[in-house]
Amino acid sequence: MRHDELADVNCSVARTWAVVGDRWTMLVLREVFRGQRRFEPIAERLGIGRNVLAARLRSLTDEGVLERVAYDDVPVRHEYRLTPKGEDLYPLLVALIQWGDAHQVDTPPVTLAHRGCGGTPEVRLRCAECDDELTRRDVEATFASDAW
Amino acid sequence: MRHDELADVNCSVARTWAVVGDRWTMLVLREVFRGQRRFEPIAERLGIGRNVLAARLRSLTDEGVLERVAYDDVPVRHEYRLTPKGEDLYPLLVALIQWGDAHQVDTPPVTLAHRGCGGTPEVRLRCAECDDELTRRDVEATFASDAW
DNA sequence: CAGTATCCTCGAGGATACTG
DNA sequence: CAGTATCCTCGAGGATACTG
Repeated sequence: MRHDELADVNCSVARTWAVVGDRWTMLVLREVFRGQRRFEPIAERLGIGRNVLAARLRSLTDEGVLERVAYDDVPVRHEYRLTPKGEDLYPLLVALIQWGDAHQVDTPPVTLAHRGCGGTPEVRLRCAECDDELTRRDVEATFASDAW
Repeated sequence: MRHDELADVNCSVARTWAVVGDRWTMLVLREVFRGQRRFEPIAERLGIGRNVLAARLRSLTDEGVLERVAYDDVPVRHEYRLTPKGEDLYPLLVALIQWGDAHQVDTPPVTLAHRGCGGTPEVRLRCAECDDELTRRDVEATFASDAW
């Protein structure tokens, strides 16, 4: 299966992976969430090829994750902003940070804090009904007949 | 930057990505979380090359995400089980499902339910201190001086 | 500054045959 | 059944020069 065929499969993991599951996309998004919205600073910070970055920004824009907005007139320049669909990827990004903090680094390179209260933002799996915190053993999965 | 160089960078996102950020790893883990622990059924369901699957299982085992356990004697056979470090990836997997459900599919191919209560498991970003639900605008990030 | 256009490399992944 | 061994392809990504 080629990478782009993931988008055709009836699985939400695969379909999401078709959008973010390559070497650079999540790191580009990390920069955007961090407040970098422009081509040059992102390219420089990541050390990514310019053609590759251009391709990623285009595909994220096509997918509706980013929005390309003009910020200057002469010459016309654009910056990239998260759409609501893009903002919805924030828990995913924090989940990546959280797992890395717990298992892949000694001391966390980034510290997150809830503005005001100062507490630590955490991604947790909870039941929308009873609000219990859940592990995978508390969860039962039912697959649709046409699920991949 | 080659894929494996992600592991050397001082960023929890990149370090996590070094483990799960390729075409197949999260889909292999999806199968394991689903209860498939053996080579043959995973290979068949995913349609992944046997050499590729073997390589992924080995790297996940090396990283301590999976554990290779003998389940038969003659001939000796092994199955792959999630370690606690691997179980910690469950919120990440659910985050992928959740985003895909919301934005990439019409009807969710998999339905999750909290055993007993029947409610929907959800990944949410909350403050560990005050328990408020947070968006990225509520979060302030502070970078260590040596952060990538 | 924000890309596009080219060219190139290399390694991830596919396919298949084989083995204990 | 659970891999290993080989060979091969192709496309993602790197590098660099160029442009409005």
